[in-house]
Amino acid sequence: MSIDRRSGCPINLSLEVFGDRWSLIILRDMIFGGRRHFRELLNGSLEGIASNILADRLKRLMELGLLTKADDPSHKQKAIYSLTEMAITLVPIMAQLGAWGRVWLPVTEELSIRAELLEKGGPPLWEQFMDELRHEHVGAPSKTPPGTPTVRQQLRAAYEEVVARKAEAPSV
Amino acid sequence: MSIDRRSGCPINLSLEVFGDRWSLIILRDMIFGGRRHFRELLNGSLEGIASNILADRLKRLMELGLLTKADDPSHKQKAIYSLTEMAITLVPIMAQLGAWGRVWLPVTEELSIRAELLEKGGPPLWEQFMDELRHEHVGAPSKTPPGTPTVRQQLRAAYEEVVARKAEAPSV
DNA sequence: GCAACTGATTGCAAAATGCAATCGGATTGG
DNA sequence: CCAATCCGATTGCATTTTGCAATCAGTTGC
Repeated sequence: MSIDRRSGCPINLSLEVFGDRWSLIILRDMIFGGRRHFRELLNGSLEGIASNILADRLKRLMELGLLTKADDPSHKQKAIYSLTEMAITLVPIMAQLGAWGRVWLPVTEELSIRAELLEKGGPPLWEQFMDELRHEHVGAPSKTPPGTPTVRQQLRAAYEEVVARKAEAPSV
Repeated sequence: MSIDRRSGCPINLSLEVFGDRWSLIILRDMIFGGRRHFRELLNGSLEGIASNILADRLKRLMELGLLTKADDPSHKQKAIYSLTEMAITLVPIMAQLGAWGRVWLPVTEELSIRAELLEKGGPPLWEQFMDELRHEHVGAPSKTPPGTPTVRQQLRAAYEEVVARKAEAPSV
């Protein structure tokens, strides 16, 4: 279940962590979609992960140190998953991955608007986003000045705007 | 063999391209190791890819537009694989992946020195490297001033330096 | 009480992977 | 000229991983 360690190359070791079809998808939904519960991840993702795979990956990501699990006080059965610093620092990789995919792959507009915003914002926006995630997941005090719109709000607004524009002027 | 298209999300589509254990390893060896032939990729990589998997992935990467294949004029049997622009623009992703792995995973010093150099050099160095790759693989004219040491030379020198230092002061 | 929901687990078929052996053609050394 | 070697794969087969549906036992809301 843990790591193979085929070689000590950083790229190889990174691939052994999330060189599969689901681990990064789960982290994407937690980072950008704000999902924290098993069912949210199960039903919320567009790609339709199976529950056994999800359970397996969550376990694996915890073992690798990317996630932690805690009891949700509001519900004795609910578990709440949190991103660790190790996972939060994946934001730049996610941003680059999104930027590359947007250029070379048949992405849909609604789904790529977030990647575009993240690309345009560059490293400063990534830092602000990572700061927010640390606040939400690790409980760290936020360094962004109060009143600043959160990155998640910006991402959401950009998405809504595209959806609204498409609804009023359907192209297909 | 081609793409699943589970969703139009850029991160998902990117994962469908190289969300497996070997595709990025092959591209890494071509980009950073300068390997162009089947046997070089087969025997040269530390991770020990099987020949059938290598053949499968080379075919797949060609179908996806990341590689092209041409006859080697010097040897009627040899094929030479080239990176396309699509593959060359993976350099920033590779750099970020290496940087992340260097922080969070048990990398070895010899193998992570290249990631370190690439991280320190930042986007300008990435651009220079991509320019070199375009020159080597696509035949584009190089924009870097003559006399400048190539990134590949710098990467090689940094690696040699670590190996030499380790040889004269063995820690284990 | 009971239906709906919680985070999972089980069983099973299908696909991917890892590994070793092998292929036919091309080249090289003597 | 001929054997050995090298070339990019291909084949067969056992093991592992994946995808999918059904199911589980405990919790909650009504």
